[in-house]
Amino acid sequence: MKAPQAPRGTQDILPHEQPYWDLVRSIAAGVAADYGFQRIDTPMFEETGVFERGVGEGTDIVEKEMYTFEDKGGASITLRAEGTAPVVRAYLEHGMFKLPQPVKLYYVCPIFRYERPQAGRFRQHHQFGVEALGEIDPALDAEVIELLWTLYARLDLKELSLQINSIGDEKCRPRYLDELRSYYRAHLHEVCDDDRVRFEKNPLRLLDCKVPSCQGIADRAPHSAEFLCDECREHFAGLRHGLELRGLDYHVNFRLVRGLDYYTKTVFEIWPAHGGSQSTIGGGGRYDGLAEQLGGRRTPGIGFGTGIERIILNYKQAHPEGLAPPAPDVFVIALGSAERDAAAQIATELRRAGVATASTYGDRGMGAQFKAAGNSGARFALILGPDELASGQASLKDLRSAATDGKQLAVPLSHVVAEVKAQLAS
RNA sequence: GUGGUCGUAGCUCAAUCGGCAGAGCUCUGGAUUGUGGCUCCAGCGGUUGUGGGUUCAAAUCCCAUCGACCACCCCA
Repeated sequence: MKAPQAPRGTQDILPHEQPYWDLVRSIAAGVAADYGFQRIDTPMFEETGVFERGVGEGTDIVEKEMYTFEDKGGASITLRAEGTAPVVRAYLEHGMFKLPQPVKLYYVCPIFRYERPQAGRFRQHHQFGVEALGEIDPALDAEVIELLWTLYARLDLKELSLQINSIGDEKCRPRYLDELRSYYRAHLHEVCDDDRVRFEKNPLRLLDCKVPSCQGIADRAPHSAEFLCDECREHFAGLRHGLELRGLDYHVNFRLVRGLDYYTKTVFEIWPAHGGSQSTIGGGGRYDGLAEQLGGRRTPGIGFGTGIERIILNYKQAHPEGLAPPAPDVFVIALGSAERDAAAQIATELRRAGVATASTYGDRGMGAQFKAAGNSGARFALILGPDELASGQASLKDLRSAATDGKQLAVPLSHVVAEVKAQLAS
């Protein structure tokens, strides 16, 4: 029988990788708390309509990337394909519009999309995201972007750039799309085949075509920011003012559009300087029409999602020295059967006192036990042999440096826990 | 979903024209029946991703399939 493999595009997060995950999750939770965001967990799956209506029927996510199945009751279920729509669904379902606004929520969760995997792109990946609902002030947009930037800064990620744009709203975007279409209509004979499809289906996407021969045409296309209505223009100015107030450098990128239908006004992405074609590390925007799309009352919102796998990728590039896995405080070494029994009792006492304690198992030689102690990364070895037991003592040895090599402290068995705690604190 | 590159031990990689599947690291034991890191010795570890085909003979050539990676599509 063939041994099974993890399904395509999924991966096991092994113990040596966990320190990176712990670090990112704890810093993310800390930043969220500093900005007044509270955690929410939504189900791993939703009624399919949450994504169809929320994200948009014409988007790639809905059209070809959802893990959708029928459950035994006949309901159409979809694995969480995106973070924002479920949070907005929960906001409406639980009447959070009755709470003081804005409601500021964050999540850390897996996302599932049926895509062709590459480095930094998976069928199951994880996102940290925030959503601030019920407020239209562009200062909130700036604060959300600042939050994301702060997360990366606390992780000391290098060479990131903030790209922003405004794609207008229901009132002014149609006018811009007409303008964009008429511009492209004159160039249809010289653009790529994909662009001709985009022209019909989703003209905004014309702007981020990567075919070299289409670049010049996209560069000279009309800018959405020049066709904004008064409200959107003021909002965009407010956003830029807010970013400047906060000392955040940004590039207005008029070719920045995003693949989800619900965005209005503000859109933004954060890019690493280097990286492949799917290197965007985080992105988001404003979605003032989403709640209504989902059948609720009109509620403005702004948020982002950032990929934890991609953050870790960038973190490792910025910190080549890596993160050490957690190590025990004390490694207990015992020689002889009675000594192993005594060592087991001491280990129990140490652990009760909150001291991380490890040992080998079975009847292993002193050399092997010291080798295991060294490999474990333990700070101290606590040695319990016939000599020690006979005198009611244990030997405590600092394993970290050669400087203390050879020196061992004799500690009465009754004082081992107190002495170890004192040594660890020093 | 499209096009391409690549799969040999847990990891990094060798293997000449198609001719006995190897090394380093890791791990285990020993040198040292009470002291880790350094050194030396030995051992464990393989259906060469999987399945088929060609051949006296396949890691090597052919087909399929699974997976990783790269460029698209698109995203985090």
